Parts: sequence; structure tokens; C-alpha cells
Amino acid sequence: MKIVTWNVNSIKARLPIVINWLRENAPDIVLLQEIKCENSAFPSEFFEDLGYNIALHGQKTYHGVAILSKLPIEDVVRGLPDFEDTQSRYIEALVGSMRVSSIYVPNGQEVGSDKFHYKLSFYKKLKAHMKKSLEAKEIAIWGGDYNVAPFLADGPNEEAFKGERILTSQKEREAFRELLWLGITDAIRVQYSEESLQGQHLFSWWDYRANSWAQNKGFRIDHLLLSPQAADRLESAGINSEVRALEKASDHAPVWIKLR
DNA sequence: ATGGTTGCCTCGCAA
Repeated sequence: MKIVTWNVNSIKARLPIVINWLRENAPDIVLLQEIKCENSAFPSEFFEDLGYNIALHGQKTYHGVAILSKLPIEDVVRGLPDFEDTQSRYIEALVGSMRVSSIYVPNGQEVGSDKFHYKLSFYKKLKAHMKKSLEAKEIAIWGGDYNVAPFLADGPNEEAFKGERILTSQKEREAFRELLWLGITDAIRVQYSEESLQGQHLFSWWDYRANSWAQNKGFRIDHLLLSPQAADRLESAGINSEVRALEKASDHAPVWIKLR
């Protein structure tokens, strides 16, 4: 069972790249973020042709999340429960015996700004929802763009973690780690420890600006978080960073896991 | 370094 999360930064702009990647990698479940279109504008037929069922929580111009699955999709939840939000950032569904979520956490723009506080409140509600979900003892996978680089190995250098920068500030990293403290597993980090050679520079996002990709100045901000029942079945995990080098690439690469 | 680039029913905004 292969599951991937990918912030595509507009599904319409990314359609050929995404379709090709799905054809070559054939994941069973695809969690998309930043589709940047309303449900009615989503190019569903291209994905249906590849055998995917589709659940959408879209929005025009900004945000928008989706779940694609070769197995039937049931019990769809749109929007983070108990969180008033005009932005489409959360969708959850039952796929077979698995509960899967596609999450686009607010960027926060600047530490201390209104958007930053919105980001922290999103995290607070996400934590509450995850805590409740864990009680069901299901195989649960929360994948998405968390807009936080949790550990020092998840950025280009120590400098990137100094001061109060967005993606790496103390408050953001703590908000993310609080999810882990619930008993949740960060799939990439459990496969590749911070100390290991392979664990270095496992980035999922490179800014379009400042020649970040060419210099490999990226961050690991896209994560697949697993309930204990899912973590017990974790076989392998990885990031397809080579996709970032393609013409017209998203600024994010796909992050995947295989579960037994 | 407050720049840089990309996408959007765009001429500013969010990332």
C-alpha cells in the first residue's frame, strides 16, 4: 500500500507532471494540497482514467485539498472539525480500514502576525482532533504541508533556525512536536534519523526564489504522520526530490510511504 | 539581503 502527500501548487498548472508521476509510481492513495480550484474545476477525468476515486475540498485561487484513492472513499469530512475556517485546508476520509487526511496548514507569513496566530490556532485544533482520532485505534495517516521544519536536520543550515523565522520558529516547531507527543510517528524521520548520513537534507520544499533548488537550500515541511497502528505497518518512506527539477515543477516534492 | 519567483478568472496577494 503506497500513500503519497504532495503540495502541487495548482493542479491545473501541474497536471502533466502529476499525471506522469502517478502513472510511473502508481500510489494507492494520493493526498494533494494547494489544488487552487473549486471542486467543479478539478480535472477529475484525468485521474479517473488512472483508476482513482476522488474526494475534494476545493477553493478558487488559494488553498484546496483532495484525496485520490484506488479503493472506495467513504465518510468524507471537509474542514478541520471544531474549527471555523473560510479556507479549504483539511479533508479526511475512510479508505478501506485506513483513515487518511490531507492537510494544508497555514503558512503564517511572518512570526507574530495575524496569520501566524491563525497558524498556531490551526495547530491547536489539529492536535485536539488527532488526540480524539487516536482513541479509535485505527490505522490513521495525516499527510500534508505542515509548513514547519521540525528539527535542525530539516533545514539547510543552523542559521535557518536562528531568530524568529517562519517555518522554523520555536513556537511553530513546538506546535508540530506536540502532535508527535500524542504518540504519532513522523514516517520519514523514523526511517532516516537526524544523525544518519541519509537523514541529512531530506527536503520536501525549495523556494522558487533565490536559486534555492540549485543550491539545495530546502526544508522538510511536508510530512506523513502515522497513528501507532499505521506505524506498526510502516515498510519504507521517501521523498522524490528529483521531481522538483522538472520544467514547471511545484515548489514541493512528493513524500511517500509504503505500508504492509 | 525585506531581494528573489510562481500562480492566480492577476495588475496585488499569498506563498
